[in-house]
Amino acid sequence: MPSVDDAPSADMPADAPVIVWFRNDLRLSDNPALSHAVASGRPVLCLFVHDPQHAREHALGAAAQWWLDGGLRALHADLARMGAVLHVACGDALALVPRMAAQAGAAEVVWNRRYDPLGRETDTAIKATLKHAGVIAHSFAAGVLYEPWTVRTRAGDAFRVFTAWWRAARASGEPLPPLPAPGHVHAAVSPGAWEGCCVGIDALRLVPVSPDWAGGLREAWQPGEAQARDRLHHFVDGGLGGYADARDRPDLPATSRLSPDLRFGHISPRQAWHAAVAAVRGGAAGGMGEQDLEKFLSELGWRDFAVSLLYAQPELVSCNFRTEFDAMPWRNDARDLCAWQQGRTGYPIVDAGMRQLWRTGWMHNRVRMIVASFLTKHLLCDWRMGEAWFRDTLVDADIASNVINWQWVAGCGVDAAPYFRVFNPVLQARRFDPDGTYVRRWVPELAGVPTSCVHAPWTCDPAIRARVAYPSPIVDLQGGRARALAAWKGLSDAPHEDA
DNA sequence: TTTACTTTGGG
DNA sequence: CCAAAGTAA
Repeated sequence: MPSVDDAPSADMPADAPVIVWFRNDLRLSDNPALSHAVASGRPVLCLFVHDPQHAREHALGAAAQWWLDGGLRALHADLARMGAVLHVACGDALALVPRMAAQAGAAEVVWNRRYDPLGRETDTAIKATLKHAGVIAHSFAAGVLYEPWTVRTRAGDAFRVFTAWWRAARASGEPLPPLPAPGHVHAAVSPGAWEGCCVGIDALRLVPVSPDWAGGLREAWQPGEAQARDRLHHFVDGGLGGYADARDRPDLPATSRLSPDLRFGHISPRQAWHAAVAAVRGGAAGGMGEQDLEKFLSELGWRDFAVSLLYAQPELVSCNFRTEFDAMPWRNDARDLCAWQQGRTGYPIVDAGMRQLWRTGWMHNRVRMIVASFLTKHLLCDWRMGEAWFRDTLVDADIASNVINWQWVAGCGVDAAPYFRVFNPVLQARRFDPDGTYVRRWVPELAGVPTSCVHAPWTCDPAIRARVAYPSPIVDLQGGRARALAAWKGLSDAPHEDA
C-alpha cells in the first residue's frame, strides 16, 4: 500500500495523459496526486466517479450527498480557473476507471489513498487491473496525518489506546508541510470515448428535489476549498484562544467546524495542523495558546486514530470490538428511536442536538456524545441504529470516525468502560450550556422558559409548563441509567478480558 | 471527554 | 447547611 514505483511505461508517447482520480480530496492545494500529475509534464485529465450502488450501501448518506454536490461544483470551478476540466462519471469505478484509462490512452492513473474497507478493496483491484493493462497506478498519502500502518507498537501491533498511539505517532515526526496548489494545469483534450460515461454533476442527482429538505444545510454551509480555507483561518487567527475549554460549549462558536471539509478533503489535516501551529507558535502570544493548540492537534489525531483502528479491524464497521456486547439485550424500541431522531425525547439538550443535526447536517461534538449516550444507555438502543442515523444525516459522516466513536460511547469499543459514560443529559446541559442559549436556539418552544429549569422543563412552575408545548421525558433518567448498568453487568458476569 | 454517593470541614 | 474533595462503579 505505501507508495510503489511501478514499471515505467517507456513506450507511452510523451503526450499520453495522466488521469487524476479525485475521491475524498476535493481540493487543489496539498493534493499530492494532482501535484504529481502536473509535475509529470503530461496533459492532465481530472476525473470523479460517483457510484450510486456503492454510495447507497456505504456511508454516503443523504446529507453527505448534498455536500458532495456542492463540493464537486466548487472543484469544477476551481479547476476551470486552472485551465482544466473535472470529468464526472457515474457507475462502478472498478469497471469504469480502467476502461476510461484505456480509452484515454493514459500513461498513468494517480489518486490519494483512502483507508475504509470498501475503498481499499476497490482501489487494490483497480491498481491490479491497471498494472495488468500496462498503465502506471500511483497512490499518495493525503487524507491523514499518519497512515495507519506507520504507527505500530514495538511488537508491530496496532495500538488500542489513543494516548499511546498519539505518542508513537508524534514521535515519528511532524506531518509534512502542505504542497501549494499548482499554478496551472495543462489539461488534456477530452477523449471522445469519455462522452458516453461522463454525465456531469447535475445527472448525479445528489441534491434532494421533492421534497427539498436541504434549506437548512444551504443556510449553514458552503462546500468548497475556498470556504474551507476561510473556515480554517477564521478558526486559527484568534490563536485558538480558549479552545481547550470552550470546545465543549455548544452555545459558543468555539469549534473549527472543519469536519465536513476534512471528510471531503476540501482541506487536508496537514494544512489544518500547520495553520494551527503557525498561528499559535508564530503569534505574539508566545506559549500562551500551547494547551489549546495541543488540544486541537489531538482532535486531528482522534480522526487518524479512528482510521487506524478500522484499518486494523475492518469488521468494526458493524461488529462490536468487545464481543461480550454481542449478548447485549438491546431494547431497540421503535418509538424511542423515532422520538430520538425527531428531537422529541423531552430532554432539551438531546432534542436540541437532534434538531440541529436534522436542520444543518451537523451537531456539536459534546452534544453528539450526549445524544449517543442517551440512545445507547437510557433508551438501550443498539449503537448501530444511531450510527446509521448519523451516517444519513451528518454532512461530515465518515465511516471510521462514526463507527469508532459510536462504539466508544456505547461502551463496546476500544478504551471502553461503559459505566463511565452514562451521561446525565440534565447535568451535561447545565455544565456546558449554562445559560440555555443552545437549547433555546434549537428548541424554540423553550424560548420563554427561565434558565433555572430550561434543561429540565418538568421541574418548572406549573403555570410556566402549561404555556409550553414540549413533550414530557420519554424515559426516567434514574431508571434508564439503572437499566443500562444492569444490562452491562449481565454481560460482565460472562467471561471477558478486562474491566 | 462521568456520575452518584459519602465524607469532611467550615459556616 | 453547603461546598469541596474523595471514591466506587
